[in-house]
Amino acid sequence: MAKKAAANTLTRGYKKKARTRQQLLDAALRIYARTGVAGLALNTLAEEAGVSNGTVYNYFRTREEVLEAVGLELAVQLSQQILVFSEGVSSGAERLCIGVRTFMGKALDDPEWTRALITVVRYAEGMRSALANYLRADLQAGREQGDFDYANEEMAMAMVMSATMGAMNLVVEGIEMEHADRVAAEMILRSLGVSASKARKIASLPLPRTAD
Amino acid sequence: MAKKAAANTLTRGYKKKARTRQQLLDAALRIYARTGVAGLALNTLAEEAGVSNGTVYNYFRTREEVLEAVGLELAVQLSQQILVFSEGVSSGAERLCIGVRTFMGKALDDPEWTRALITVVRYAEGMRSALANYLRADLQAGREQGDFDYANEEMAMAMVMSATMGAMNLVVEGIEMEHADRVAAEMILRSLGVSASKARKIASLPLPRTAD
Amino acid sequence: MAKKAAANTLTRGYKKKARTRQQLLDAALRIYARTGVAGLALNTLAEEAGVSNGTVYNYFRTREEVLEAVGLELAVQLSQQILVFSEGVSSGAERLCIGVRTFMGKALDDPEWTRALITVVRYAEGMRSALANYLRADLQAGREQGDFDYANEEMAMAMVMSATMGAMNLVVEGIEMEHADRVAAEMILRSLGVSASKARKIASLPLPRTAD
Amino acid sequence: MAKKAAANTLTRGYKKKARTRQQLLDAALRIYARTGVAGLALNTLAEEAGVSNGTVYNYFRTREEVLEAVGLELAVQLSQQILVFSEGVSSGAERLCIGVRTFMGKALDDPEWTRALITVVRYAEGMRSALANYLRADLQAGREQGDFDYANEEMAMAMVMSATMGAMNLVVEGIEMEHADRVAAEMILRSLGVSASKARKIASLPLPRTAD
DNA sequence: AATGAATGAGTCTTCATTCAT
DNA sequence: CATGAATGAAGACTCATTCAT
Repeated sequence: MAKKAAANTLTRGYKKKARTRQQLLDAALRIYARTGVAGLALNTLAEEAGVSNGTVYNYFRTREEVLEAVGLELAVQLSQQILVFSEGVSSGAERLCIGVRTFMGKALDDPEWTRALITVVRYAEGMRSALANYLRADLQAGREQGDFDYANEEMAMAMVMSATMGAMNLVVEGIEMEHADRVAAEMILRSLGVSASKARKIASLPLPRTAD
Repeated sequence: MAKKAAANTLTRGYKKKARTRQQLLDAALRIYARTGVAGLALNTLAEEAGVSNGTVYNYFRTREEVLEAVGLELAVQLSQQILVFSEGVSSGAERLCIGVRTFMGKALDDPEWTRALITVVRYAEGMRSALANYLRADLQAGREQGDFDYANEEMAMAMVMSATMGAMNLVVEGIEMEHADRVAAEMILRSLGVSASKARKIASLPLPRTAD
Repeated sequence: MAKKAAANTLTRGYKKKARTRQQLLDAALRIYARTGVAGLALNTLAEEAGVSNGTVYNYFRTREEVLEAVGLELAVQLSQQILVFSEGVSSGAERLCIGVRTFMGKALDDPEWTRALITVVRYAEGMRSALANYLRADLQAGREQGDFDYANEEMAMAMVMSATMGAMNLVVEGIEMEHADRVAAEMILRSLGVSASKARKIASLPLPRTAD
Repeated sequence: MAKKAAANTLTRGYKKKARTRQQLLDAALRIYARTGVAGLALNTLAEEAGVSNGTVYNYFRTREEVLEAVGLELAVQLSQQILVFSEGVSSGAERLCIGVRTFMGKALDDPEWTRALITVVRYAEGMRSALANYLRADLQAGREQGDFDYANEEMAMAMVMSATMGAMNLVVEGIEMEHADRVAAEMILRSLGVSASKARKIASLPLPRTAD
């Protein structure tokens, strides 16, 4: 909402700059998804984004900066997703479950984006920490609420993140499965010490709908 | 000259050839660990292996073949590890637990090898299936023995593998933790439906010793 | 708004224009001194001058024009220096000596300017002739006054100019030396045929003071 | 002499490598002379040398290294020239005079080489010191032999070198002059404190002939 | 088999210049 | 006039691959 009103008052030059940057990031995501990190050649990127090759360097100083920026972009998109979906839920276990299932849903909806995410998470350290903040809060809440019982928080975070990525990878590789999102979420909840029956119950809750 | 001393030089020649090939693979593993797949340039590989760049092409036709061979090499090394350690154990849950903990031990002992493994597993599809065979057997055994309770075998395999890699990565990145191997194994067992108390018990069993 | 306050802004506009041009030239001199001719990139120049890159093209049509203008700017600054310092002295030998010593003093005072000068003198032919005019007059005067005795005027000019630049370069490179200006001037006078004793005497005269 | 005999015993591979390197340096010198430092583009260099552009990088890691190597090459050529010509002469003043006149002769004979030299001397610091060693020895000898009388050795070196380059530059710019070499040498000797008559005498000595 | 010089297509990066706002 | 985004030609550099020795 706020965005639309604001945009009109900004200069067109500003909009153009922002738009080009976004075009570049979008193009980079598409290429990432198709070809992996190695395939992201900057002249290809320029072509895909519909600008000349020199223009890339008005936004990023080196190829490294492009890779970083793509990671950050994905992190931002993720944050928004997560915030939207688990807003208003106070149970840590449920929030985490919603997060996992949302990601799984994304893997079904948008395999391209997902491949890019998986690639970038591996590649860009900074990306991981962006995710980690949300996760850590949910883990701690779940523990205080008596749902989680894990020996070490770092390990718990590593397990949740890698297991989720592994499950998403399964989906984008085309494995057919009923309710893959619930299956994955249930296993992750159990690994955190939630009892089998409670894990199933939480994993089966309907996902909150959003206006989007 | 060399051609005449048949029997003897054949052996030596053969041994030399095998040695050079091994040097190349070892060098490739080291480079993988340091720089990831993208960093494996063949002239760098030749230098690291102490041979000239042309020599690489006596053993591999293209860069792709090198990457495949490295994957295969790791798979073979892995198979040997796993077979050695879980030989004589019949419980699927215990075998899987031993496998996970053995990998975790390897991550502590040999971070270079581990980084190479993590990289390759992501990159080389063939590699994954080599691991998968051992894993699938243990999962099925555990299920038949009433220890495991998972909704989908593919998902279970994906979770175990990715979670193990995630935990190994944590170790390689230098996180200090008591009994990281047990912590990880316990969580994985729980995710497969093993009860909390039983998971702890299995994860705490002493690892079988080997002659090595 | 700005368009309405005509008379006043015209003046201001004019002054502003002149000021921007001067900013550009000053910035160019600084960059010259730091990086040599090759380092003078126009976007760098714009940044150093605190204007946008497009603005440069309101003052100079091409990069070449910038280089020329810098040369001219230095020539003008030089002319002023020389005129001020040797005004009122009629002996050619003394005038030349004052010129050399003044340049040497400048090398001590303002190494940045000096480096720019040395670079430009080499690069820009036109620059050399600006210096040459003053020099030629002094040489001819000195010869007519019986102080100089050189076989060829072109050669004498080349020697005086290159030797002076060489001596300035020495100073700029940080060699510590007492009375470097006198030492250099004395050698140059001798090379023009002034006797050793007379050369020393002339080189030791106090420099005329200026109001500046 | 020794060279020819030796070359035959060397492997052809070795010869080829040395030859390619020399081709590159020769080509670089030609381009330098024609276009100055800025014109030395590495693909142009490759073309001029008759090799592919990648080959340049088998010999030099960066463009900087090419420039350095060209400077060094010139220094080596110079050293040989100087040694050949002033061999067997013990007077410092005469040796220095021979050096200056030899350079001047070179400027007449080979303007291309000379332009390259002048450019490189300015550009490559390392180059200067190579020249400086020969020069310093002659200056000290001349002083001990009672011919030179200079206040500061660094200044004397700077003056001799820059004056010689200035005079060479005059020649390559096409100024017509009788005995330019003697005129320049005479002025330089005078600047070092040699009396006018003696300077003329030394500068007029016939240059020692060489077999070359 | 081993060598290593040569290749050349492919990429990254810079920078003078244009132009719509 | 000032701005600064966009352009694209030019040049630096990498690297898988070939081949004569």
